[in-house]
Amino acid sequence: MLDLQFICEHRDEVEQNCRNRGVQVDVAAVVRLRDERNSLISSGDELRRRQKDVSGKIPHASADERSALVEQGKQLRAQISATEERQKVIEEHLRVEVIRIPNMTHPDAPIGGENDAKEIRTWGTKPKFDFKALDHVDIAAKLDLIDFEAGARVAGHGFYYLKNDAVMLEMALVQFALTKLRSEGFTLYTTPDLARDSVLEGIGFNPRGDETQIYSIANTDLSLVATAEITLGGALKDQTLDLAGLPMKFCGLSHCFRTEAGAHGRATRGIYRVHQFTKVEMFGFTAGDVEASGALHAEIVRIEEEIFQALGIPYRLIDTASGDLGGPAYRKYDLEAWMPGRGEAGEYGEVTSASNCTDYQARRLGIRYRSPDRKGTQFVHTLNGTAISCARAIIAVLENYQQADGSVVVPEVLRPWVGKDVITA
RNA sequence: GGAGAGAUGGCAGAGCGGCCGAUUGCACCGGUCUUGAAAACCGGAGUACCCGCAAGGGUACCCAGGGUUCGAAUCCCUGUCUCUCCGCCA
Repeated sequence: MLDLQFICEHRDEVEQNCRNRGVQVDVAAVVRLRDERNSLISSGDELRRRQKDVSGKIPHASADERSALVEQGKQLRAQISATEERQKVIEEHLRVEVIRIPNMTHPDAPIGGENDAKEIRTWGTKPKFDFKALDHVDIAAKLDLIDFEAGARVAGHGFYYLKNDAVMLEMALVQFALTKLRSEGFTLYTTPDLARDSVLEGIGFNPRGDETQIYSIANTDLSLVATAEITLGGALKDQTLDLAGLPMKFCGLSHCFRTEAGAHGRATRGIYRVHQFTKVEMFGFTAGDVEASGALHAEIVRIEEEIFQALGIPYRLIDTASGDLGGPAYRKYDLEAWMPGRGEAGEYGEVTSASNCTDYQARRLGIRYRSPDRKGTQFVHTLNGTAISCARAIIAVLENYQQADGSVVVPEVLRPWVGKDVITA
């Protein structure tokens, strides 16, 4: 959520930004509603002031003044109720409009849609095979690593069982990521896999509704989380932090659940797009200036790259274009890993994403900080980034490390946890 | 799942329906005293929102949301969370 005052004072920029992001919003309505809200607050305050005055006189009033004052108080109460009711209605309209407005965009981020993303750099050498590269589904079938049929029987299409060395591979990826992040000064967490809808909304997810990506639990205000970003960011909801304690760097291991509504027919093969996966996520809270959050953003991207470099998986780094940023992100970098079995002759596939959400999430979550040189409090900036998203990382490992004989070499950094150098049938 | 107790400012801890945004202690900041410090004494300190160029003024906030009342931290209802006891359980 953007600051209301900011929206009203920077109308043109906000409107332009919405166009760049492909979002339709009625900024004029916001300005109009805010004006009405402010005048309702003013008149409500004045009415309450008068009521305090009247009720304050009653204890000292003589018997015959008393009934007139009580009568006056009654009338004021009625007026106050009416004003408050009106204010509630206006504020709800205002809220609905304001939450639709996306965050502002970093001036250097490319403008446009999916195809306008800017490639910042590539790393690694794509493996050359003297055989026809298989995709992860075929590799896994030969090595008995994934049971899709059981997944479908038990939970439906989009669910899967990892099996045999794939289980060890997933655990190894998790261990590797956690070890790395601990050494980078992140506080390690496992988090709840469920969260209140208010937390989901604060982070920027829409838990219920037609195009929701979220599974919600019937008869509760809980939903399955789509990422630990939700639980890590929500962990400090409504807290006031100390500047001296910032930045805070959290890392969370969780399951992620996504309905993938509307994604049918798009890359449905294998475990690229699934309803449940395991992920190690980074989350950061910094002081409320783009210098501080920008620095942590760069650090998060650096860590993501180092993880894939250590795994020996070629990738490219993408500066996501305005139309693809979603609501909360101010700037977003994606890592796309090379997946030799994807498409005709291999394609890049998104494996991580790192966003600076500035104060957009913090404002709705109420996460503030105090600094000694300023009166009052300010909103923190929040950032999130993927360390390892297991399903997709497994795809990248299997496809890049496949051998002519059908086996898969285990990346060196994972061997201590997988317990072997090569996965064979 | 059942029974009970509780939630007040950074912490501790008071608070008969009106004089309570809230006593007090600790911690904190400024000052006096002192060679310096401690002690003592004096003073200051919350957050959000609204009006105002500003100085300043106003309103709200005693877990949250409703209700009773001219008036609620205080009474009633609901929810959330915490603690204790019983049962069940990985």
